[in-house]
Amino acid sequence: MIRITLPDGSIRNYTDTITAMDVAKDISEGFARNVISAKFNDTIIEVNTPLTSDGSLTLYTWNDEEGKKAFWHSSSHVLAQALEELYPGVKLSIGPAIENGFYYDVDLGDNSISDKDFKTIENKMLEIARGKHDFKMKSVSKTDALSKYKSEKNEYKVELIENLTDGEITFCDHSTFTDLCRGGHIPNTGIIKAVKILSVAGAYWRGDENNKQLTRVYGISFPKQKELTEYLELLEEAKKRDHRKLGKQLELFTFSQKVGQGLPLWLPKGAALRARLEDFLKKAQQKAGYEMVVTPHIGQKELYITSGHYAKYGEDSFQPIKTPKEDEEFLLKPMNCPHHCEIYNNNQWSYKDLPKRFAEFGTVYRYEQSGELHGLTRVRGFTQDDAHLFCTPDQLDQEFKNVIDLVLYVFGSLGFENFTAQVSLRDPDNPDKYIGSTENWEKAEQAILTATIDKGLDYVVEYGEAAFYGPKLDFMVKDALGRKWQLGTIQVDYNLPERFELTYKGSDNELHRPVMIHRAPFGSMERFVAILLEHTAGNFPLWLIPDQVIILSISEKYEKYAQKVLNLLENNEIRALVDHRSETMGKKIRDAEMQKIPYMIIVGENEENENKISVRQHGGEDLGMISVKEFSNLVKKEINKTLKQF
RNA sequence: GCCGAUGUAGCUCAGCUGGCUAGAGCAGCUGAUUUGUAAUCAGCAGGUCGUGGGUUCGAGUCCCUCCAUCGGCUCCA
Repeated sequence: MIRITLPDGSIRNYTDTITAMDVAKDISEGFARNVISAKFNDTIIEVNTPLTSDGSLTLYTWNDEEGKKAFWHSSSHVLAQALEELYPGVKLSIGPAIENGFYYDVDLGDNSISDKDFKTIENKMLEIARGKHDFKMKSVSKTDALSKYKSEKNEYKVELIENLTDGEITFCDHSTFTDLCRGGHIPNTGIIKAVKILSVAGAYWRGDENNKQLTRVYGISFPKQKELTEYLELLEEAKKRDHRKLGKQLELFTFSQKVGQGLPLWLPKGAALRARLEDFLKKAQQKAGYEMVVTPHIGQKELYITSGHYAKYGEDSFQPIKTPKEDEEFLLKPMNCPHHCEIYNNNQWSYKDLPKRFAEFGTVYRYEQSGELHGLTRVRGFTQDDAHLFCTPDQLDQEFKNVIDLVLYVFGSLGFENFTAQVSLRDPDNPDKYIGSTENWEKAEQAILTATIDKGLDYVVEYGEAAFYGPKLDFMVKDALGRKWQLGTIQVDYNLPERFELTYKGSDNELHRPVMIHRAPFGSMERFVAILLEHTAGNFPLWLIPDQVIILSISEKYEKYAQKVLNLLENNEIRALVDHRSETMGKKIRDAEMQKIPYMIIVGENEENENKISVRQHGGEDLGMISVKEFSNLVKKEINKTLKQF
């Protein structure tokens, strides 16, 4: 007899050999029709796999994460079969499910795939799907598996199999297709009703750029055509929020081939917005005990040799600037820390003086690989909202927590709720990548984890994501198309204080090393504005948006009154402008809507007579006729809702 | 940097297999209109078709170089 425990704790007993599907049918026929995958004792299995022992069983449908995974993983097998049929001789490597869909990395030899071929691949996949072929797992000996792929000259599968243990190797078959596979499939290909190939891209075998570059085919599939249509609409919608598009539309920033790639040019509206962000942070920082400093855009090469950055990044950076004087070399500053260390070194400090907190909106230059540049999120010249905190080891914990508070305040004031905290630690397999003593690393990592946990942040730990000089806590946000970006960062550093020989006099009258915290709540002004654009779709918080109000006069006759209203608003520190054009009201409203201006004020005969204004909100809501005074109060109230004191 | 794709007016795009002075909408300018909650009408102007080379009687269209952009990979102090 077999005892199957279900997630709700109920237990079912079976005497015959059964499968997950049998259990599903036992629960309900209707439910069973939707079950596509299952987990038995922590292993993902196929629903037709016989259950031979007691255990706990979870059944998955398309609506479960695991169900989608099985669906997409199975779809990647179908993709592989389609590619084998369309491109004879293609060598398969790996084909996993991803967050949205799946991909398969293949070696096409001399062939290549372009988006013109997508339709053909999709059709071939659908043709295979319609065959309703069952996915069947089978066990294969290591020798047989190796000889199969060796005869096909598929070095990728051979490499994969060589790292597997004999006896644990399985293949999955469907139709005429077979593939090395750990398992986790839907019952048959027929469930796949809609398929879309999304893109092709190069991807290095095993993610190593020294290896051969394979072709990665991305796709997504659904059990219903309607769901595919909806997904594609979602992608379209996301594209509309793309910060590159909105930045152009709203005249915030631009790029110029002549100036150079990855070097953003901030237009007047963007620059003003950025200045408001800076002022906002400066105010909060002042309350938190920071002091502003200013440092130059270049520094002697020696400075970065001391900091260790030259050895690490020198080759891949903007190359040194020469001067008429021989042997004199400067580097564009790639970070502000060394300069701030030298500011620290300007004084001798007592433990009573610490922590010292030096802040600067410091513009830095990094030679990012050309293929990596992306709008404002990845650029070659950008401004960090940087600060370095120098404290005693005892103060580290509290300082770190204070910084977290500041970051959370910044996010709160800008309406960011969807971020994740990422604790980035050393890669335990690669200790050589990092500098500094193991003891200090352990202390720093512990300090970050404690602070993160104490602050109750939702966090993930990522090994191998630390900076080379210390662990960090990053705040991660997704862009409109689901790509992840790092916003704020807080990093602990025991290394630079050592290299720059930073000291303070302790209560014991001995010299000690301070600990350093690097932090940037925005990350960079560029990236922050980009993410904020996508997050808000250009509808920035009222306190931040370039133009808060536009005054639309019904005709030229009310120009004067419009001007008077403008002056009144300006006296109330409201950013407004007048649409003077000889256009219809409909046109003026449409244009203001497109510019995403939060409030439209309409002035005509009625308003002038009553000395009032008619207010329309972005989106269409009519707030009726009110006085300028009432309106200013309304604006102030709205601003105070999001913009709180630190 | 690597793989693949793209580059036509300020913006969004059309221009089929190479063949008259390269088109449209929006924006701009001029004029008419003086307007009440998402596009008033008419006219005008605007492009060395990303760059440099090549093939051809003839290139926006085909080939090569470079540059930039886009989707990924690698990278991200």
